[in-house]
Amino acid sequence: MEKIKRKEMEFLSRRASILEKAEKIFAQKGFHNTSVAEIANASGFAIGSLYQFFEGKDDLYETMINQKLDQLYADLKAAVDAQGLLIGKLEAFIRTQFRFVQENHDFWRLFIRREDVNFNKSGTTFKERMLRHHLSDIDFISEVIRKGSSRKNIPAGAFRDIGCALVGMINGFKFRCIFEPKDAYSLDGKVQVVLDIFLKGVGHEL
Amino acid sequence: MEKIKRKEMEFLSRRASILEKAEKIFAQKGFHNTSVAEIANASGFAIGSLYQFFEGKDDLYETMINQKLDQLYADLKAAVDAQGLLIGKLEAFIRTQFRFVQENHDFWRLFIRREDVNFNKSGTTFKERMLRHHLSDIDFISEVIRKGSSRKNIPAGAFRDIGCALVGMINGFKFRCIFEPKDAYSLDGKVQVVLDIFLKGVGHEL
Amino acid sequence: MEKIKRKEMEFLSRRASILEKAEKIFAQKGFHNTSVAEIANASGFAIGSLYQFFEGKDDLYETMINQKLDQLYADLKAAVDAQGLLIGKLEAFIRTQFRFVQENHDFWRLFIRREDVNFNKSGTTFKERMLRHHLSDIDFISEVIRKGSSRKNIPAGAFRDIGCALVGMINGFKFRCIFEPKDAYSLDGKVQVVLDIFLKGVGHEL
Amino acid sequence: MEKIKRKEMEFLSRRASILEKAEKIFAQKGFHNTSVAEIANASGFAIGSLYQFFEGKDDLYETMINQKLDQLYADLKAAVDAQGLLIGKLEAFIRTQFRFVQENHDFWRLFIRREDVNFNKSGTTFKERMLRHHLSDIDFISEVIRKGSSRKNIPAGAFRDIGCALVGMINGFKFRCIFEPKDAYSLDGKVQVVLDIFLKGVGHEL
DNA sequence: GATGAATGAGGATTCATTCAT
DNA sequence: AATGAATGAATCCTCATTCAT
Repeated sequence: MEKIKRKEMEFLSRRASILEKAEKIFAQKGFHNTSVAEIANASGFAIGSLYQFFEGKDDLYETMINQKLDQLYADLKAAVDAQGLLIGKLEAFIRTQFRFVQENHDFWRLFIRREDVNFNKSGTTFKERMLRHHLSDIDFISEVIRKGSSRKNIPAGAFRDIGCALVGMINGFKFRCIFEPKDAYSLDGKVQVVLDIFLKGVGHEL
Repeated sequence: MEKIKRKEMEFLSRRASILEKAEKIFAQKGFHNTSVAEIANASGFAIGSLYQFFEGKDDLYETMINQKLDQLYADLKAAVDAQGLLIGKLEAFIRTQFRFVQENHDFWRLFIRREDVNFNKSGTTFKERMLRHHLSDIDFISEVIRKGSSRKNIPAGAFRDIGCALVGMINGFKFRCIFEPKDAYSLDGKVQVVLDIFLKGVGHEL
Repeated sequence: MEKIKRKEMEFLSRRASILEKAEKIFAQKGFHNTSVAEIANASGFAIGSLYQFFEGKDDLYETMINQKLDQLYADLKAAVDAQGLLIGKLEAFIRTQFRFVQENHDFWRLFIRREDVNFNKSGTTFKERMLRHHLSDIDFISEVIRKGSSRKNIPAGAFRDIGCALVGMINGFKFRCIFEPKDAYSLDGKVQVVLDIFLKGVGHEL
Repeated sequence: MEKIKRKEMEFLSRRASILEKAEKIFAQKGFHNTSVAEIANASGFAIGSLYQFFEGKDDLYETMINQKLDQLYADLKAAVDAQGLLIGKLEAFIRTQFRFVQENHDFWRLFIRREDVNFNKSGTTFKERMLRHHLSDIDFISEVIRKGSSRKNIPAGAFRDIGCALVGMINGFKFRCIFEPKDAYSLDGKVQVVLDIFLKGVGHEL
């Protein structure tokens, strides 16, 4: 049983190492311009060996994307839950998003590319998955705001608009970041900027 | 000479009709998943005929993207210039962006996909072109705000952050729009929402 | 009737002009690397117009080759017939071949390329036509030599070998000529060289 | 290590077998009229498999031509060097050329076709390579004759003419051979014929 | 008669996936 | 388990020929 576990550990470790290499290459060249041979070569495995870890190119791609997104969602939820006040939750939401992009520069560049791959397992397209991700973001933060808000007479749609605006602003800065070389554009100082504009607007400054 | 003009008119009309069809198909399936044969078929031409209008698949793609972007830029500039006050300019900027996305639903879906295609003519990649587009947006509106602002002691970087936030928010709503079926999600009423949040923030509502 | 003749004259003149241009382009780029559009363009006609003069690309090619070869055969026969003595006939044969190559540098370069084109009319391949040409040369001069020879006890096969050797030698110098730029390598002085070697050999010089 | 060698042996064997089939088909139909699919089919491989042995159609063609020519050059040099006297060298030169053509009937038919293919590696065209081959032949035998000649007052150009005549004569018989079906026309008996004419001429027989 | 836009069969090449070793 | 050679469907592009104007 020890052996089995070691085998399994090794398997997962190799799998993770392939995903890591694949992320880099996909990020640089896009899904369609990347060949399986290239990933195999970069990760030190034979072409055929990749097919023991993944069902195919699509699966490899999907797995990597999902893994990363799940990590992001978990991080977001944990960071927001750790804060008691709404203002703290908002700040944590923004900061976590920014930190993730900076720490996963290549991945994020790839992710927003949204190349169409049909996911066999789920039967849904990548596009739908993307939508779900985006709406999840908005839904999540909208709900956080709604719960934290003291004013209860605001219509539900307004909260969604507010969430949409916040997520949009955050993505604006994330987008700017990924088009610069890694580490060339820091988002650390932008957390407060976003929060200020979001809460107080810029009207008083103009 | 009359005849030449008619020929030319017809040529351009056919070219435009191909671009229109291509836009739809590219938008639905992405650049790489779309075959030249498919576009030819959809536009009612033979495969070889496309090559009289465009140098190849890349050229067809590039031409369509550039044409649309040029139109957007021209629209934006005209709409903003037509307004005298800063508040009017901001409103025009937002409204024009929203209207463009709604009128070019398929295209915008395609555009944000940013598939890597090397642009032969300019020698730049699509990625670079995208970056330029995005920064153009931010630069443009940042400058509009700076010029229209009565307070001159604000540092230049702050205006860029403000522009980035506004463009981000706008894109947030645009993004939400393109993931819905065409005409299912109207942005008309969101112009004022964005403007309000941008100017006054949401703090007072929470 | 005058008019009809003028029409016909004009037709033949245009046809000849196309053949002339085609010869140059074919010679430079080969049959397969030359497009019909290119020939049309170079000869100042529309693509479709070529098809009033020739049945197609193959026919154009075949016609040009045959025309030239017929001219060469006629020249050869006339020059040889004009001489009374065998030695004069041989000298005329060599000189005419050399002169033809020098005056039809491009054509000869093309001819020896012998690209395979199926001739519709005759149903034979170009290869067979080439062979016939080559053997014609050999047959022709072999017969000339046989008739002019004073020794009648030589077997027929020997005359063919002698003809083959002579034509080979001639082609050796022609070949050398066409690989040089036009007019860079003169064959005028080589007539006597070939004749000398053919008649007396080089043994006494070594 | 044993295994690696066996793999390599097998690879080279398959490569050679493809070259062999390609030689035949190219010889029958020419470069342009031969499709890669045809070669793949004839050699029992899938289309894509050919691309593991050769970079493409051009490379396949170039490789085959160069391999054969290198073999011919090596054979010629070895055969000539093995003889001490000039007369022996000449006879060896002629005999080796004739034997090569007879043993490589298809190839030679193809070679003299000289279809224009750009050689990627060397950057030169096939035409230039052909020229070099032809001149190599002439240069080689000219030099052999010059060195073996007892008369030193003959100008250098004369030796080139002599070489040109000899190579031409040889090619005359080679040419005649390749237009006949394989083995239908033997060159074995022609070695002495060529040598006799070359050394003593035919004047005394006429 | 002259035109040249339209056609579409045909060809070279790529690459995800399989499977014999 | 690991390998990587073999596969062949799929794709972009060319160009000789036709035919409506």
